[in-house]
Amino acid sequence: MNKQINPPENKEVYHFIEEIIREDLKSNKYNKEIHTRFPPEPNGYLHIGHAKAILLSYGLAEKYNGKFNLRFDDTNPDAEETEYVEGIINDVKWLGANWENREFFASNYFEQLYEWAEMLINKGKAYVCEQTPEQVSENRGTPQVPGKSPFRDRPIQESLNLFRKMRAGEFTENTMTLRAKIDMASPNMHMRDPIMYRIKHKHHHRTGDKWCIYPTYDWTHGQSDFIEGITHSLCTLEFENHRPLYNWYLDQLVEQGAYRPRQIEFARLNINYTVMSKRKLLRLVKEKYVNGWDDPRMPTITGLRRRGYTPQSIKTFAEKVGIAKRENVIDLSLLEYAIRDDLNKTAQRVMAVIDPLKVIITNYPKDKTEFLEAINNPEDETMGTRQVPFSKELFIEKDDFIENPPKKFFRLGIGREVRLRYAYFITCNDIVKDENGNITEIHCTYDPQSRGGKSPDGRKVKGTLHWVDAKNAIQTEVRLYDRLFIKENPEDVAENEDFINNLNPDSLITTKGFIEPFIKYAKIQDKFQFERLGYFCVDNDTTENNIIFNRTVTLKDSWAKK
RNA sequence: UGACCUAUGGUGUAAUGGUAGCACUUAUGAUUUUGGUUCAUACAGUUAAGGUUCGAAUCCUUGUAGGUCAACCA
Repeated sequence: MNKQINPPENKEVYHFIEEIIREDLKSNKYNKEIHTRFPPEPNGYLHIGHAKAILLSYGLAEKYNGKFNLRFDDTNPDAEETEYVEGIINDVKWLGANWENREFFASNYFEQLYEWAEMLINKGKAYVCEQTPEQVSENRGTPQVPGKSPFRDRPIQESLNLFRKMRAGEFTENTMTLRAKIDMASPNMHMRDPIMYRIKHKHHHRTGDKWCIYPTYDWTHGQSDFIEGITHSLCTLEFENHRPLYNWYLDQLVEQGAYRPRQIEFARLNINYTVMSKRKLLRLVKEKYVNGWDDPRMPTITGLRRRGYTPQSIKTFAEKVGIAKRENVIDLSLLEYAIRDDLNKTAQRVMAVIDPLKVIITNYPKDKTEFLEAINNPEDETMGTRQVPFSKELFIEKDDFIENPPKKFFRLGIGREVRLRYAYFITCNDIVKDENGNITEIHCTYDPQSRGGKSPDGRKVKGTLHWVDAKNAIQTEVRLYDRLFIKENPEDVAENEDFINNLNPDSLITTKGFIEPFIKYAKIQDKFQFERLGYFCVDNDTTENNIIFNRTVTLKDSWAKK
């Protein structure tokens, strides 16, 4: 009752990573500006979880006048391709992250890493192991049982010779590795003499056939951060157990107290009704459940872009999601909120009918067409107005007419009067049905006094409908999208099923749209609000004779729910 | 039964020993030439049990639950 209201505090709140950065800046820990990076592996396209990571690292660098690098973590030639490098560059740029000229590849550092590896061998901290992958795995032990490594006491010179021969291509794959000599009894499995190099006689998208040994992630990542002068190396929680190894490698190269990068982990993004792992997304693409990485149903950045999402909406979303260390599943509705919030302020309004019902204005002259003024965006006066044609035959939405409507239905029914937006009040007098009883057209009269949608006598109507002039309407293709999965958690499946069983069969419905002529000037990616229906954007597949619209998101509809 | 991490309304995230707040969602109402937007109101929370303290979401102890790790993936 007497609850006291807090005085408004404009105190900015910082998440734990920003807190760390602020302290480091205060203590001048690095003796320079902060430096972050985004390190994608070019083996697939980026998704919105990556967007969160990019916006975090870039946003922090920008806010604190630091630097941000883009670095491709291309240490495994098996699945990495130039196509993905280009896709990733495109997506990061589109999001607005700026890495200036600092576009790097871990493969640039292969020679340096190799030298450091020899150094470790010489220090007795690394050795060549001659076991098959199966043997390495068997001998690793279990979390409770220490492992063993039969070659770890091999003389330094012998390891050095073998390592050089590995590089020279004298051995076949899976016969030999270079391993760090750490602790085969560590409770942290990553510390049980991790692999530093493996043999792969594979062509690399950057280094070609120069190398046949490739460094592993752990041996590459921290060292690359170090080479680039990264201060805060942000990654997701699953790398938490790698941090001791990240630090161990740096210990071998860096003096106590000297500069070194710091790895900090945060929780990855999950959203309900979709999947977010590269492996699963790749499967959706490869097995053609969707039409490629940029299918508008995909949570990829390229898919969201094609769907009509804006960089701003993704930034808003990433901010609202926050940064923390606990596992999370974000409601899809938050993403939808973010895009509606942006498009409401920016999108051109237009009237379009997707499921048409013909309306004949019986008292309107047969050959007349007049033009009515419509507002382009009620949220932004500077966007101006446009002229919309009106004549005797129109289309309205089938949903907007019920023969015998219930009391709370504000739209059209027999004997009811509604407003056609920006046009006239009309009253329905009669309907025409086909032999199956389906309504084929409705007959209305209009009130010429109500031009523009106002009645001079001040009488009110509760409903306002969107409409298009049948004669002047432009016919387009419209693709209606819905959530990709039927279940909140796509992994919620019966035994011997998988997430594929939860795909939503109605995630894409292709239909037609009849749109006012204004739309003929639309270009690919242009975004519109189809009044009362939702936000739509022009799809890439659009050709001169066939405009195609993607529905980005519907408008909130507090009537449909009832 | 090993190591590391996490636990606050339906969801996400704040409160840094001192009034548990914000956003999304949901519901209701007002405004409205979009059943949109905007505005207002409401519902609803500290994993459990002990302990320290004048005072604990916060510190300590012990549970419970969840996540990650035994690829020559990243």
